[in-house]
Amino acid sequence: MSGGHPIRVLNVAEKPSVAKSVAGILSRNQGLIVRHGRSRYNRVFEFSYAIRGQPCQMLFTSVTGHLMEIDFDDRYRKWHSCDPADLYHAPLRKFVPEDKLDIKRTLEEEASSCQWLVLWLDCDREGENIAFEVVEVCTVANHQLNIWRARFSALIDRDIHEAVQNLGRPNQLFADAVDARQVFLQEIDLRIGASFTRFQTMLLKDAFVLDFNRNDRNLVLSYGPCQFPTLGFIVERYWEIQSHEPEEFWTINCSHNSDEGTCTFNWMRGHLFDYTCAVLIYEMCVQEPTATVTKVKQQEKLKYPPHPLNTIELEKRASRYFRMSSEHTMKVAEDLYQAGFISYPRTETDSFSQRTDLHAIVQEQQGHPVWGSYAQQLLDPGAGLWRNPSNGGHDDKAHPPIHPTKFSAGESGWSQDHQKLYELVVRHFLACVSQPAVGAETTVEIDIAGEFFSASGRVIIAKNYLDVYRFESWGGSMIPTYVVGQQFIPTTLTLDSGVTRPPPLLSEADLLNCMDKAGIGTDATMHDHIKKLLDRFYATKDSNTRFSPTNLGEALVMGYDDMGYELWKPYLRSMMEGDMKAVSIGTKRKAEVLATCLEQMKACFLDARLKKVKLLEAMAVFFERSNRSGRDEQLGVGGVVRRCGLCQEFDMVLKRQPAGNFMVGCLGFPQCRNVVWLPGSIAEAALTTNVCNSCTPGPVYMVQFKFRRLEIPPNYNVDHLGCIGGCDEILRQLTEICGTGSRSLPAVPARGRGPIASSSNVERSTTRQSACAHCRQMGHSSSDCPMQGSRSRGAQSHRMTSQSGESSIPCDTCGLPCVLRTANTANNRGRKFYSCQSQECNFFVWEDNLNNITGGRSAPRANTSSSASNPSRRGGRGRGGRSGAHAAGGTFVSATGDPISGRRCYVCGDPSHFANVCPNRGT
DNA sequence: GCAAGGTC
Repeated sequence: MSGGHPIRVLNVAEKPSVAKSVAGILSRNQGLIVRHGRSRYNRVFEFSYAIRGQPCQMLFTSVTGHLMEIDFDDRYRKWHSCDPADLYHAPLRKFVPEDKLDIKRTLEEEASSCQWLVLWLDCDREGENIAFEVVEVCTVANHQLNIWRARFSALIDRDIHEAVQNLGRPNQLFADAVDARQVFLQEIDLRIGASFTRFQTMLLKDAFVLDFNRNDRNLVLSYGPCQFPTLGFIVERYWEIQSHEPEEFWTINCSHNSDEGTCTFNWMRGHLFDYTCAVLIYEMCVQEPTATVTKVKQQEKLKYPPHPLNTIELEKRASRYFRMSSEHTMKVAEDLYQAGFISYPRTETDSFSQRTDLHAIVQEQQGHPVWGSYAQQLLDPGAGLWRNPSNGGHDDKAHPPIHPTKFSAGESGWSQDHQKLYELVVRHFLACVSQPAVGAETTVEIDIAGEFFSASGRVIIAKNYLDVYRFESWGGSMIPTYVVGQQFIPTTLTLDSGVTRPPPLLSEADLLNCMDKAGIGTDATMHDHIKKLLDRFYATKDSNTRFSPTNLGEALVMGYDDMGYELWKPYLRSMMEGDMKAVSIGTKRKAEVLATCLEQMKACFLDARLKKVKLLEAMAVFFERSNRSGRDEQLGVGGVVRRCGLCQEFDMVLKRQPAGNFMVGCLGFPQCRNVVWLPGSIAEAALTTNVCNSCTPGPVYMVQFKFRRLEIPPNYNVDHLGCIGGCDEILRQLTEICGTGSRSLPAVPARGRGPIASSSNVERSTTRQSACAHCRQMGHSSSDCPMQGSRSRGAQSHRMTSQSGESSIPCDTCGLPCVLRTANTANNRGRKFYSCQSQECNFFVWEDNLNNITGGRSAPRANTSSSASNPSRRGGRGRGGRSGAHAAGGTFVSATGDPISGRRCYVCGDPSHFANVCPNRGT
């Protein structure tokens, strides 16, 4: 203490705007002197202030986020300076970057003339970490500094004055743990990110034609522990959609018109996938259609307001309600925060502390022209609208949930988005302290021939929070009155069909959810990772804020997935975070954990690099090889196999492509494109002097193959002396089973990529102009060859996708895709069949027979539909054959009392069909 | 030219 002299206090905030705001609040803008420091952005504010009665000369300046960075030593900085694998042990340095040196100097100079240092850094993990950096710089300049921490969460008078009058000490333990964690993650992120980014960029960028409409000298195929798992979520959902096979289901619907209106009853079984079963039940109902009311239940239902608002919820809701991107939302929220209208927008917390004066926040909103009256009601104890907010279960112990901190009925400088976001924050807050909406629900159950149906209606009794939270709604629909025991004849009773649908693409809100659950990124950075995927051409966002991977994004994830690594999954980072926790609570030593982790990561990197073929193969599915590394890189492995039978001019030679797969190609390429693709499972292939004695014209030299054990079925030998001339059954089978490396996908659909995915992938491939190894025709690979049986790949490969996107099959005789038609004959009306487009072929097959043969999804029906007398066939049922079912839009004709045979149509008595598809119904 | 984390 220096007698009567004021204490000189150096105050440091995380950013200039906070320094300005806090200085303004503390000085009440009286006697505030502003001067420039060495940094042009970070000014120094000076004013007098009394802390607990102690006169102080306050100096208030700021940093701009982190003062320090880490990077590799200079000699490792250039991309070609070292093997990327060296980056796992290359020395790092922590330093103040060039553009922050002037801030550092300001801090040093001011610190040397002060007695106190007050840290006004944000109260979060990174804030503590930055505080550490500030302390480090300042104490070097002045060892005597008395160091304090100010804790605040909103830039409003109340918070700030409270903070400065209740200064604490920086929590050394917490700061250490935070520091250890941050340094650890920083280091891991840098080493992994840089090594993989350099590796995959240098491997792929020039090897393929990546036409993204930009100068690809700057193209970087980055890899990062946050961006890749985020991409993984998008790709996974995309694959899920692609592999979805629509499945037809059946349901019985019932409605009843009465004086009070129409009531729709839903079948309590939901829906059935078995048509026969559904029809039997339907017929039962139709025979005894009288409905008896078995249950009438009336119940009060509550719909609760949301939890208090945190960052992720803010981003999700802004995306959902206003279609604002998360990145833009955070920018707008930051503006509102800096202007003092809302509290700190980067918070995990979704519950208010006991000390928060919630009423005061509501009071401020009373004057608003739109929601002011709602705020008044909330404060009126007689209205009974108030309810203490729920606890969402998250607390970052640094900031309260996002809430309004200053009243505004709109500012002149605000954009529409500022307006919307402020409104969302206010309405959300008001909703949080409101009673739930109350509804009265009525459920009625009826019994028709032993089958149960139910209908429900809801009447909203009190909207409560829904009055102010206009973004949410709660549908209400009235239903007529029924009493137990009441009987009636349904107005309609129909058997309807539907198909299962794939899930939708991920929306921005879904994506944030996935990231949140997996712990990817922080509140402040999640939107950055999403944007990075767009910037790197890994994903696109449609107008509906839904994300799809680009070919590039899908190829990269596919490549790593094929390696067997889950580098694109979030586990890696979660594991590291877990280890860090162990460090922070002292059960593991930091250096140990770091060393182990680095070893593991390096091993993973080296192994991934060994399997780089997988990346190249995946890329080749989507992109053309570039000239820059085309033929030159094809590694000749030796010798002439035979004379080319196509051009009859050049020799066919055994080659190994850069991607690792083998082929026998004509030296006349590109004029002659004759090629024999070989199985992707070949590890080695060497030409021998043995000549095949069955293939002509000879000589055709035989090749000694060595297959990779794990990639071929167990009943095949690893070593095989084979012939590429067409006589070799084993080679043909293995080509079919394993595919041919880069050109086709594995025969067995991996992960979520089902048959639909593979067909569309193959169509996108630009390297398909080679001939089929089986029939020598162009335009397909041997595994899709129409001249082959549908043996190993089953029903899926038997189908093609025609240009119009319709499912098709190849003609048995000529191989052309068949046309799917619908029969219109008396016996088979509505039944689908395939026939050849060519007049010469008489190829014809019933679609439902095809399913039986190939064992498609309609298997349960296969047993029953083989007999022509079975009526279930007549409904025109089958994949794509739903026309008969859709005719079920007509109404149920009420019972006449006539006896009905179980095997006849109830409407017209015809035994060839059931009532739901009867041509006479409804007329 | 690389990560993720702050922020301008």
